[in-house]
Amino acid sequence: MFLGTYRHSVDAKGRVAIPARFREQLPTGTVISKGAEGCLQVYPPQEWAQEQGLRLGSMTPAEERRLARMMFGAARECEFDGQGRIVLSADQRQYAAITNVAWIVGVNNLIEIWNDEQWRRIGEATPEEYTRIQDQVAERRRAHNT
Amino acid sequence: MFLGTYRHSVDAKGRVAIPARFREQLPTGTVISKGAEGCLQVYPPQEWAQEQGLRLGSMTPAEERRLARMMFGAARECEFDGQGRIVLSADQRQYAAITNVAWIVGVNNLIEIWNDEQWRRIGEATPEEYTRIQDQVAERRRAHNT
DNA sequence: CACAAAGTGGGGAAAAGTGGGGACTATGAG
DNA sequence: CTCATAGTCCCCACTTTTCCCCACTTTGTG
Repeated sequence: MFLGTYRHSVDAKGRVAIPARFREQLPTGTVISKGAEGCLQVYPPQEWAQEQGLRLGSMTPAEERRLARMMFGAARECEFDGQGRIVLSADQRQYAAITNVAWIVGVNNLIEIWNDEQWRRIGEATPEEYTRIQDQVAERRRAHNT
Repeated sequence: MFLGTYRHSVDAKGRVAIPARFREQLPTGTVISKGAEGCLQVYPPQEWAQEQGLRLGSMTPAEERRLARMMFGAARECEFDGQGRIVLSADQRQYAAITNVAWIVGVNNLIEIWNDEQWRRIGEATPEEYTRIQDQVAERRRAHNT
């Protein structure tokens, strides 16, 4: 389980430290790829395995072909240096518009990496916003169950 | 079961003592996150387990992605020091507008943490208000069941 | 009143994060 | 083939944060 938000700096070489709390839950075979809303997503092995339902074949619809290409094409295995950092490739930094600072967010089963501005828009919420969205999702689920 | 209201101080390092009565009911795996109306909520493990239905994947709708990011991003596992205190992160203190004082309230299955002013507004009620709200809830339930 | 339990505050060691130097490799040009 | 350039990776040193421990104060209880 990944919890919490951390603000880390990205140096000139594209390196970011992954918070120690997260790192100790990430065995080899961990993968980083593109995610929705312009973030990067880090998948522990068992989560990545679930995404592999997405396959190319003669039966695959066009949209899934497109998703599969983007998702797997952008993916890389995470390699940590002695200080617990990974290197974000130039592509990945461009996709997520990350320059000097990255927000690293634990979202239950995945880890997401955001740039400064986007995270402020998506992740930070006033109490009013938070309450509204919580009620919205609850309402939606209630409607769905009945 | 968590009952009662306690006023504790928050020191410069963001530490708050959790009342001993509560602490002895909180095993490891307890989580603290944002709650509605600008409070923080402490979830014992079995309560938190219910929130984990919310996961990220290529099938997750946009609203749930947003909620998951805010909720898990703001969450931390509770770690008690030798004195029975937990550390509220800077984010959490900002969200709940907590500075030097926190109100810690047992609300049946969860514990809530409020700032001074908000708790006065939410928690203290005149007999008239209390009566009115009780009637409102009763009415809503009656309408919902029929 | 005395003792025990709970809460408060601060100092210091250990861990985590940050930045840069330098060696090795690969690639491409002269 | 040789050299220059860029990119990667490993290592070391510094800074910042976290958390563990100790001591004091307050509260509650017999």
